Amino acid sequence: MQLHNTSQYAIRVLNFFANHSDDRLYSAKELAELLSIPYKFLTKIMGILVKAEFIKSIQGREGGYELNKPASQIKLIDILNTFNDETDNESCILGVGICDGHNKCALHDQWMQPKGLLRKMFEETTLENLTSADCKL
Amino acid sequence: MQLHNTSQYAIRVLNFFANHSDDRLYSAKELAELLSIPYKFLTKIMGILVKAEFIKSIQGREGGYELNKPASQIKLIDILNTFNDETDNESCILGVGICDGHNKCALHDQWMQPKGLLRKMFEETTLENLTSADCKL
DNA sequence: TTTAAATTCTACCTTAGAGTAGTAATTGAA
DNA sequence: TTCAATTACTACTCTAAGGTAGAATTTAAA
Ligand code: SF4
Ligand code: SF4
Repeated sequence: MQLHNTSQYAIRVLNFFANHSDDRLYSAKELAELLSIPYKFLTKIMGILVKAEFIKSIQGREGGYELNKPASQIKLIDILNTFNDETDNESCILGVGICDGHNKCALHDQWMQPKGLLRKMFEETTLENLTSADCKL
Repeated sequence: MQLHNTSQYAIRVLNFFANHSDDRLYSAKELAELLSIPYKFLTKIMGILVKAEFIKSIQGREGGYELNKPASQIKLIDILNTFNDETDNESCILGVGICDGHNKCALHDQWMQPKGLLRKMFEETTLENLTSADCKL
C-alpha cells in the first residue's frame, strides 16, 4: 500500500522544480544532494522524466535540468502512470479482476470510498497545488 | 498502491472461512481450488496464518483448517500486519520519515484525508463486516 | 584546442516478493 | 499394521523494483 520508490523520487524532484522556478538549471549532482537521492539512480529517473517531457535537459558543461511545462499542467496521476504505478485499473484492493455490481469482492463496499478519494487526489492534484512552504524536499 | 499479493490471498482465505462456519474442516487442496490460489503457495500462507493464530490446523488424514477465533475478532489491519503490509508507520505517501506539523512533505495536506479513511477501513473492518453474499471468492 | 562538467546509454548487481519442488511428519481409515 | 491424505518444513527458482558502475556523448569555459 505504497507508491513505488521511483514515483516518490519523481514527485519530489518535480516538486522541487515547481518550487524553484528561478531562471536557472539544476544539475543531477545538485539535485541528488539537495533531495538525498542516490546520484546514479537519480540520473536514471531524470532520463525518464525527460523522455516523458516533464523535464527539459540541457546537455554538456553548464547543462542541467528545468521544468518543461508549467507546474499547473503536471498532474500526479501523469507522473505515476509514467512509472506504471497506480496505472492499472486492476489496482483494486483484492485484485479479483473486472467487477460489475453483482459480482464483487468482499472488500468492495468498504474500499469504494477511500479509493474514490485516492483517485481524486491523484487526478486533481498538480505540482502547483502541492504544499511548497516549510516542506521537506 | 496495492496490497501485497500474499495479503490479498490471506484476506480471501480468512473471509472464506468466515462465510463457511459450518462445522467442518477445509483442506488446502479444497481451498486452492475454490479460491484459485496456487496450492503450494497457499500451504505456505496457511502456515503463517496458523502461526499467527488466525487459523487452527488439524494435521494428518482427514485433517484441514478452520477459523481459530470468531470472525468479529479478526481485523483487516491484523492480517496486513502479519504480512508486513501497511504495518510501517512510514507507509506515508512520500516516505520522508517521521513528520511533525512544521516539517511535512509536499503531499501531506492532500494525503491526510484519504490516509485517514484507509486507516479507518483497515482498523475497523473485521471479517464479520465483509460482504458475504454474492461475492467472488 | 583542450578540458572539465554535465547528460546519456548500456550493462550489471542486489533485494524482496511471488511462486515451485520435494520431502518429512502426522494421523485416521482400511 | 499398512497406507493414503493431509499439514509442516526446507530449500530453491523467477521476476521486477531498486540501485550501481563505467564509459560515451555533448558543450561551454579556459
Ligand atoms: S469488487 Fe470492487 S473492490 Fe473488489 S476488485 Fe472489484 S472493483 Fe475492486
Ligand atoms: S509529511 Fe505527512 S504525508 Fe508526508 S510523509 Fe510525513 S506524515 Fe506522511
